[in-house]
Amino acid sequence: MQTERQTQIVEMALEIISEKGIQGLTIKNISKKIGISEPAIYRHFKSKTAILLAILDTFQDMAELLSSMMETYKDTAVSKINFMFSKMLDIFSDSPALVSIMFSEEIFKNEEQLKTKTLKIQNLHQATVEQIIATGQAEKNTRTDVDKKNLALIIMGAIRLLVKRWELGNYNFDLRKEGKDLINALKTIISTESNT
Amino acid sequence: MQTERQTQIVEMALEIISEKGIQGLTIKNISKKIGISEPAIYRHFKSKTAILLAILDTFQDMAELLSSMMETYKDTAVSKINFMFSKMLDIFSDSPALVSIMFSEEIFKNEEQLKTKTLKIQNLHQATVEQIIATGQAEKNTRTDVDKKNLALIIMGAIRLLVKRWELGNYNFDLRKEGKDLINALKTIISTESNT
DNA sequence: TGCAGGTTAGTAAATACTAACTAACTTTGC
DNA sequence: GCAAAGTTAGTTAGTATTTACTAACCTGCA
Repeated sequence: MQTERQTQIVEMALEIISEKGIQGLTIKNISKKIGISEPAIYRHFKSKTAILLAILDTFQDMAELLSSMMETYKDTAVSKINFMFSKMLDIFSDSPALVSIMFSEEIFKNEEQLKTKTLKIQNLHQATVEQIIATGQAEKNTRTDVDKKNLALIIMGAIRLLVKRWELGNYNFDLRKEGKDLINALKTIISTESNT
Repeated sequence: MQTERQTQIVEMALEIISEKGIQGLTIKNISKKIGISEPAIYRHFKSKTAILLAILDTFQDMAELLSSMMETYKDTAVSKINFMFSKMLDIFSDSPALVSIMFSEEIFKNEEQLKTKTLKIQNLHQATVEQIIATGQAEKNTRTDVDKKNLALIIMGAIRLLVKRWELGNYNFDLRKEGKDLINALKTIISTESNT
């Protein structure tokens, strides 16, 4: 479990990365933001890498929660996808800091430990979406002429790109609105009764 | 125009970024790789930012070339998309270094100049794909129940995600093969005669 | 009284960049 | 034709700043 201060450090680190990118994340910046000295940070984390690992742990927890939610949630694939990604866009809208990390692999490129963890989280997401689609295909409400792997890739890729653009453009459009639009497009595409 | 040495510096910088991420890109690393001293780099570029700008210039040229190629190329939207992205995957397969930069916004986050340029290149790509789709929709061989903006987003997002995964997984699968598979899926999705 | 969680002062290494100099060329003026 | 002058592209040595992290000390409180 994390202490209050550890949680605070992780939150500040997230904010810094979202504002200035990974190159802006320094122990000094974190400590300044909290209002304590640099060495005080080391009372709570043994290294900078440990802080980054803690960040990834948070994401892993989120991914696992989401995955188990999707297992219990009973509905068509289309409305599960709708639910899942609307939720994600809400989370991002409320804390844009998350975007920078969640969708940024190269941030963790230089540390094998971090890279592996990032990959694991992504695989979990992919598996969750594939599972939803597989169920939908079995229940005949999702198209079967494209396999689940590619459908999942297409859905996740589209959402990611939208969110990335939102971030790159300094959050200058309404992510929830554009997201709803995109999710509708995806629904049209993946459901069985497509071309009208 | 670039001198030979400038081209070499840009190429080495690309390699370094692809190997160690943006954090590994230092003047020292570039000079070491070429086999000259650090200050010698400054005979060819006035700053590190100037090197990064030169890299982006290369991409801009590529994007513009691609865009004009797509304008003259006469065929259905589906086969244009096929052509364009197959070409892209070929390029990436041959020089994986390009991926890290082409699809990495956060790399340039701290310098407004770099960020703006990245955004511009992306917009050009988006416009190119949207144009292809618009033509396809007019010619009735591309679905019209999803607007061109979202279709373009979906196509580009999917390709990007595939390429990113390839990169993150240390290029441990055949990008051309998986890419062909994905492009086929995209073709199925965007063309008018979809559900069989 | 012990210890959790702070502090100040520091270190070694890295980083972007500069100063001063040089060897090898090209250009120019007579 | 050829030497003086200038340019190009390199060198070694160094600077100021930043970085992650450490040592040693302090302080309030259970």
